[in-house]
Amino acid sequence: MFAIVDCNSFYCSCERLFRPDLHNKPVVVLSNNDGCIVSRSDEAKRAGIDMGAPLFESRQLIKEKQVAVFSSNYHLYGNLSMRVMDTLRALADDEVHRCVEVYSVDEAFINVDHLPVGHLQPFAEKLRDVVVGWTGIPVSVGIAPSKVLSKVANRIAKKDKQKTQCVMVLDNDEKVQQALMATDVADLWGIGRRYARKLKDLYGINTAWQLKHMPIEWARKNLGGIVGVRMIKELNGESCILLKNPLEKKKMIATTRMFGKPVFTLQEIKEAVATYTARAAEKLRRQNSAATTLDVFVVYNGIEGQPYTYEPKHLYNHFLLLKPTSDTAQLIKTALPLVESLYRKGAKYLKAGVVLGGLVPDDALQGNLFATSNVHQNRALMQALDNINFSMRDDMVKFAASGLSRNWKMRQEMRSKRFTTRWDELYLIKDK
DNA sequence: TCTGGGGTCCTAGGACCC
DNA sequence: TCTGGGGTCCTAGGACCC
Repeated sequence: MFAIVDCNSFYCSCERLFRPDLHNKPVVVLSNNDGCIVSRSDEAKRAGIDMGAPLFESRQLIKEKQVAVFSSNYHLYGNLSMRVMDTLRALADDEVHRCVEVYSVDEAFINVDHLPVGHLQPFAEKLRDVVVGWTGIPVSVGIAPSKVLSKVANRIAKKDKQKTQCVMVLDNDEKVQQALMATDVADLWGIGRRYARKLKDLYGINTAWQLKHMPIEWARKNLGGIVGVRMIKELNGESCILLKNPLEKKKMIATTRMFGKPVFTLQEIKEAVATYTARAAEKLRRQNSAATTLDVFVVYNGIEGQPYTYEPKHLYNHFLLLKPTSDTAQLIKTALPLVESLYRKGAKYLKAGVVLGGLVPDDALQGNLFATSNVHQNRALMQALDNINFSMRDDMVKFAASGLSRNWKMRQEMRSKRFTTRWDELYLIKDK
């Protein structure tokens, strides 16, 4: 059996933690650059605000319903997420079993095979109560025989909080049937917009219950091969998507951003790409990896002076490194010429990004006969750099290629304070 | 005027090997 | 002039996730 613990409206809950006046009020949190709405409190959902809607389209509604709006504050969410996950590990892990898989910033799967069926409901309730007690973040818990079914359970727990008290355990066939009959295929974990359309329009399959009864071979042919096969099995209570090892490293690392406002000059794009490269290299070193490929891309939309349509175009450049590296200087030196060859004068640039791939452990770096090496020297330098930036503040020390003016920096006009990670932004209860 | 960021997995097809 | 069979590895692209 699997449990999934999912924080309720996670980003909004984080903001409310330091703004008790906003309890029971509509709250939304925006994506980077204050572009879209990515988290909504229940009150905001009821007010009719859509997930993923661009801010400018919702302005009217936000004003009418007096919705509190926040820019995203990843320092805060990251730190609170860590507290939630630590709490779950304290409750679920023991010396022998590592049962918790952190699935995303606000979700974790827990393997509960060792619990007798009768203990599942009380265990779920305990998770719910202790997490909110220790961290202030409310969560919903779903438990079922497979990951897909546990997500179904969780969704129901969340949707009808009154009735479920945020806990739903599917521990017999009857409960599973009820849950699946009440679930639209489009709401299944693993069925996205494309497959949902296909299932409904082409095959007349509308509920999870209908999908569960489709033959395996049909799913192999029509639902993404092995992916579809697993979906059917999981719906039938046969677990195929196992708990992941928490020590696994990432296979690619990307840093990409929209610019705060459109950018036209090569110089500015190069500064942005140098900055993103430095950030990506930092993430790379944090997991002790080195990269063998580096991709740079830019997105532009139209030419200056021409009529506006939103048809962004992507340009990519790929580079195979002679020797895997995690050295910021070397990665920037590689990235900048790639930017130059992508640049078209007069185009209006919206976004750029850097993707590091072919990641290998950096303690087992393969030597290259033709590349000269001063790896040790650079590694010490990078470590010093990371230490300074970690203990002081981000970007305390940076590469000159990253620029100083930073016209392209993203907008975050409504960000709350980083209450839990910065001394100078601590929550103030009383002045003097 | 304004539309996020960072990942994963799978498959098909080409290059290359003996 | 004739030119196989069975593999592996890599990449691009598609689909999905939060």
